[in-house]
Amino acid sequence: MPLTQAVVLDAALTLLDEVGLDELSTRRLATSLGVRVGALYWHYPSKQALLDAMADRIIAEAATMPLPDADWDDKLRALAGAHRDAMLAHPDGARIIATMSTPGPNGRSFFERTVAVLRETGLSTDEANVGADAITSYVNGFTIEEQARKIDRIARSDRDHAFAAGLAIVLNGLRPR
Amino acid sequence: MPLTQAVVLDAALTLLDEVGLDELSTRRLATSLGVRVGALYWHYPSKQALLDAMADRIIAEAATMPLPDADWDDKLRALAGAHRDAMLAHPDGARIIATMSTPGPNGRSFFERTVAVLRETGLSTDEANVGADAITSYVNGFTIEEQARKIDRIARSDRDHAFAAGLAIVLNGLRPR
DNA sequence: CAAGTAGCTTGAGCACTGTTCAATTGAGCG
DNA sequence: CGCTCAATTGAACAGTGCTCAAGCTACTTG
Repeated sequence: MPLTQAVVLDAALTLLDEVGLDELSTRRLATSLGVRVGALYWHYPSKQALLDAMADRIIAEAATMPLPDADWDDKLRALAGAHRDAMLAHPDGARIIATMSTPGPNGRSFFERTVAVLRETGLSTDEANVGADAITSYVNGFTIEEQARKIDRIARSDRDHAFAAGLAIVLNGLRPR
Repeated sequence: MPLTQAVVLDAALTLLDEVGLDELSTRRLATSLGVRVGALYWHYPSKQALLDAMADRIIAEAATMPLPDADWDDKLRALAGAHRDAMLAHPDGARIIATMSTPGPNGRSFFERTVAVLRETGLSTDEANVGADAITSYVNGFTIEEQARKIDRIARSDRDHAFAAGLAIVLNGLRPR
């Protein structure tokens, strides 16, 4: 199997799942591919570029997930839940997203989906952007905190409940009147 | 000046302001103190322990700031604004807080202040905790994103406006009825 | 077919990183 | 004076991200 950007990216995510972000070194990644570290730099200009690609791949799940045919708030709940799930699906997933240098295409298209749902409720473009920003900030903030400090100390179902309760507040604040 | 935890902490924050988190190495910090690296490890068991102390010191500003004598939502606006300002006051301040391993006393007491304000509006302890969590998550999420990607590309006043608009949504969701 | 070229990989090395620990220093005390 | 002991040093360990001349294929061109 020849080395390509995609192959390196897959191996990086697999290694992330196995050892976590702190142990994800270029040398270790190269070894897992049966290659020397220099070869990686032919495909990615820096480790950060690879981490950016990983971040965009992590949100890809949420960016392509089908929307339920339901009310606007159920759609937003589904989007926010998928956003959180995508980050929780990998160790340090939230940290990778928080420290990426630039959002990729999947990140942008996920955001646009959120904006689109908010526009359906009658919000202007500006208002919908502010709303999507509020939801996204909440989900990121909650999940970063959760993954950094609560995982393995609080049961998943309790964390789900706390997430839903906070999200309900944000959605309530967006309810058209 | 003898080396103490407090002296090391002050020097670390000064160095952070000068060079940013990526350039804040134990050796560089030791040099700035006129000391060898080993000496730091007498006062802090690890670099992460020092970063945790820095994080708690960064939120100290927000934890001790006087509350305005105003409505509950103005108080929350003041708290959230101080929270954000404290993180923005240092390069990578938000990242340091996002990656700290355990919240310190200032972080906890700041959170408790937010809970206390929400209780004034008639919320139960549980409800107030959820509300404080929602606000905190929003502020952290917004500021991490802002500091990682928007600083120097978007004017401060525009970012302030976006922050206030998102916060208004969250506060609106908390409005008693 | 031979020669050249372009794409990719290696090997070696640079300048760092966080952390450890035996040995040393120096101030305060009996 | 001798002793103790907190504080610091010096040196090392095992790593890190990244660079780049040199080499290896595999494919195109004369």
